[in-house]
Amino acid sequence: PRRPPPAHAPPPPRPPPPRPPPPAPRPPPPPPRRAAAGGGRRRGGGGGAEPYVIVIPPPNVTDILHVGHALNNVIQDVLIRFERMRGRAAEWLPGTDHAGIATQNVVEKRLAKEGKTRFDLGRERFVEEVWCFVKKTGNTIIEQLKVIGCSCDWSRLRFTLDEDYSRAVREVFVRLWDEGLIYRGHRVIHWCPHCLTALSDEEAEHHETQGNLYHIKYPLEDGSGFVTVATTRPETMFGDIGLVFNPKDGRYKNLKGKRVKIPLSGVAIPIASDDAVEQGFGTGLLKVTPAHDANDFEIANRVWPKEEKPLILTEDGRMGGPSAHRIPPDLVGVDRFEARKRIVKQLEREGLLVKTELHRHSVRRCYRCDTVVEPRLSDQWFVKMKPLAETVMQGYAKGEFHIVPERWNATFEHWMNNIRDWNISRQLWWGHRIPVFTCANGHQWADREDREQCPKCGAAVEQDPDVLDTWFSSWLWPFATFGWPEQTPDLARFYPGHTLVTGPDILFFWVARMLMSGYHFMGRKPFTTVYLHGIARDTKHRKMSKSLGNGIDPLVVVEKFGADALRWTCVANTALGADLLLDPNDLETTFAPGRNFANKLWNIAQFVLGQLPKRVRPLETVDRSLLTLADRWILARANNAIFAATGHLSDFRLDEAAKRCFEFAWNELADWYVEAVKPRLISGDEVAKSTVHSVLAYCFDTVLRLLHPIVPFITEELWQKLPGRKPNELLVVAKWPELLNQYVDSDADVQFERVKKAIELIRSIRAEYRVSPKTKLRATIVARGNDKAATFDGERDTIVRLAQLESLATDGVPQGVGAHAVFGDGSEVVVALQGIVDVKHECQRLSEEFERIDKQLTSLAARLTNQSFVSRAPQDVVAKEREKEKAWRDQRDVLAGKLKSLGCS
RNA sequence: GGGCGAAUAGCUCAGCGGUUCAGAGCGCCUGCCUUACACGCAGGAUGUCGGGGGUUCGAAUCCCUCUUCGCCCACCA
Repeated sequence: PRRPPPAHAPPPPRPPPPRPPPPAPRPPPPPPRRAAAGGGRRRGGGGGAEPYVIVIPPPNVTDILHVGHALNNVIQDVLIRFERMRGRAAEWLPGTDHAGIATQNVVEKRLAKEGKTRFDLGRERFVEEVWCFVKKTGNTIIEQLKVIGCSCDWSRLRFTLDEDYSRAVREVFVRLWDEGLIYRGHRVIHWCPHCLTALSDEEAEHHETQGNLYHIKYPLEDGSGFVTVATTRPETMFGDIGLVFNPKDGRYKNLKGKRVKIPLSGVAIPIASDDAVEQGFGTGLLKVTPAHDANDFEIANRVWPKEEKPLILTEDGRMGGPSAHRIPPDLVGVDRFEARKRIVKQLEREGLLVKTELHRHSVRRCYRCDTVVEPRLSDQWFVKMKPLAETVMQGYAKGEFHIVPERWNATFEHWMNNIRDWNISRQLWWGHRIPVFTCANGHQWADREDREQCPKCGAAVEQDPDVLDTWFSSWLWPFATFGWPEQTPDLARFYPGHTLVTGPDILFFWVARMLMSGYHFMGRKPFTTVYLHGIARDTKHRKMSKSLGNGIDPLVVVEKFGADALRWTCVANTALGADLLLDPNDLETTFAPGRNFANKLWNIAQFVLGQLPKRVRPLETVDRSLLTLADRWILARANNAIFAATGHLSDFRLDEAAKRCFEFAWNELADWYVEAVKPRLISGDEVAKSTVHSVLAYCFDTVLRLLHPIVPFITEELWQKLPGRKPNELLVVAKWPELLNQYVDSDADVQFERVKKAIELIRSIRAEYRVSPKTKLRATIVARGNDKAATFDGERDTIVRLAQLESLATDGVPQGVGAHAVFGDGSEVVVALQGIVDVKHECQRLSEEFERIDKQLTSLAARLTNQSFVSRAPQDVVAKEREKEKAWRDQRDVLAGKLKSLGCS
């Protein structure tokens, strides 16, 4: 009958499943405060461990956890836990970003539900409202990070609008101002008509769009005909100040100096030439709208530098604005896209529309609200980026920091080497107010303090109404969080940091800029390694997002599968820098592997804990002569796992580390060692038992340590139950396993593999002949070479048990009819199957096997007789192939002998 | 227009010069409630490693090219 589930199982639904491991929605393993602070409070010198610092990419305060966060933070947590266990003072600094536009939008949306706008409240009350909102909900994501086990240093939680952080932001602004790196620019910037603010180049994302290219007739003023202009944006024509063609374009030479009338409005504008015009595009004639196109702005400055640049769109994207008088009255106030339709219709009616071509081009959209961005002439504050970027690139050239995976280098370099000035002013209310003051007499300066009077003339003062780009505060994250500009002990100890873990989507927004601010203000790099992981996508490779509705809620996953399962999938399913593809419609397939693995660990623990006495003799005190082959084998595998996991984690190959540990725990420890050792455990041999206890305890302890960074909940819980734990002893701060060379044992590896092979061959035969598992069989192993016989001899009990045998002979000649299988080394297993085995069938089986090996042997032999292989391939490869050939030959010969003795044709 | 990445078992993906390297998980087929585990155990099946050329003693792995997807950058009006 089915065994009852362990005592603390939840009431089992039908059909009764085994008890799953605790999904661990409990508080995370204790914070590493002691580890971090142990050294953190002391300054430099001999005291304290060497720090290992990661600063979190601060999520937006309004964010709720999604898979992208989970992926990002799990990776950081794995690294921080690994280094903490290795003895470093691991400092993982958490925090949140005030996220100017995003947060303001959220609060405005809430206001909108009450039918209010921020203007109804006024600036002060609106900002209060946002603070109120942030204080109420701002820690949601932080609490969620705890649920998935993030072991941040919560005592140092920061927010980009904290008072001292704000001081740092202001200090940076003033310094840049004083250095002449901040200036007021009058130019065409990206304007979001929905968010009502300017955006940086990075915030206006390109989107390939199917649009139209409208060919429009502009009548010549002298009545002598028309010229045709192609445009994608007819609604901007009222802002045109002229037409230009390429000076090399013969078609339009005679137009120079003539004037045309803008259709529908009749405003007359000149025609001129400029090199920027591409002859092959459209009609070769370009309408110049300097206030609503960055390119046109440049052209206008060259061709008609004194001409006014009319704005004909309002801030919220309707026809109008300061030069509304140039627009036909019936269009004023109409939304820009609606206006486009009406204008086209009108042109058509008047016979001024020559044709409409389909045209693919890219349109920029606001990265926060997806609204099509409007190029708009305005005055904004800019940072001169070139000097900052150059310093970074000098450090980069010297290898002071690097990016993994390397393939991002090119992207990074290209951006840095073609850096453009950064528009940092935002027409928002939520954020760091720009500390620029202007007095009635026109004095203007940046100030660390708020002023009401001009220090020069005493006149009344006004502060710039705008706020700073949110990234203008987050680019200071690696040092402002540690107290800069004060020279705090924290800053001395934790700057520069080590690993920066983030997605490539904010390489420019954040990573590159942190490098710039780090080099500029701290005089050195902010971190050594930039680890760019992939992006969470669905199975159609679409980025997971709320709007697409293809997201996965990590908390649902935690609820259903456990936090460890979520973490497992994030780690084990992502090769270095590869995207994480998840199927939102099939959580079971996506997350079950992690849950199953956790469950396996749980069950291994049930067995191990059930066996171990209260006191287990430490492995290092066990006389090595007591170790059996199986013991030596599993100890070798354990140390191989230590070696591999350590190496892979150091190389950021978290997936490889996870896989090796999985293999060790499941395929080696559970499938083979635990099974192999059961006979000894139920025997009365106390010495044998105690030896097994020591080995088991060591191996299980080791695998829990190795897996702890990845699956901290289950490992912590199980580890604390192991015998010999002191009260309050925690795995989270336990030591990372050390490689023990005395247990590295390749001979044990080879020999135990042979034992495994014997068992597998017998099991195969059993399945092949459909012998019930309950039927005990008799088998004989005919070993080639005495030492090999000894191998099988020594593990007789293991083989008998695992192959369900009645008896195993390791010498002599098998009697009677049997089924045969041959080892790679030419040894042979014979399973007595009197009355069951069918000679014909056996012949077929063996000859198939013979064919297979013979084929391989032929190709191997061909290679070995190939002179150029033997002479050009490395000697060790050749030697290995020779050895292999010999073994296969033996195997083939034995098979041939078998076939003959059975009388097969 | 420039750059990058991906294409391997039905699905999601590892492997990225040495041939028991054709793998894992899930799925599938056959047996099993074997005294830790049916979220399990044992035994299986499955792939001209996107197409075509080349380099090499040897290529899923390097080079070229084509096709299909995806991403990033760009002043295509």
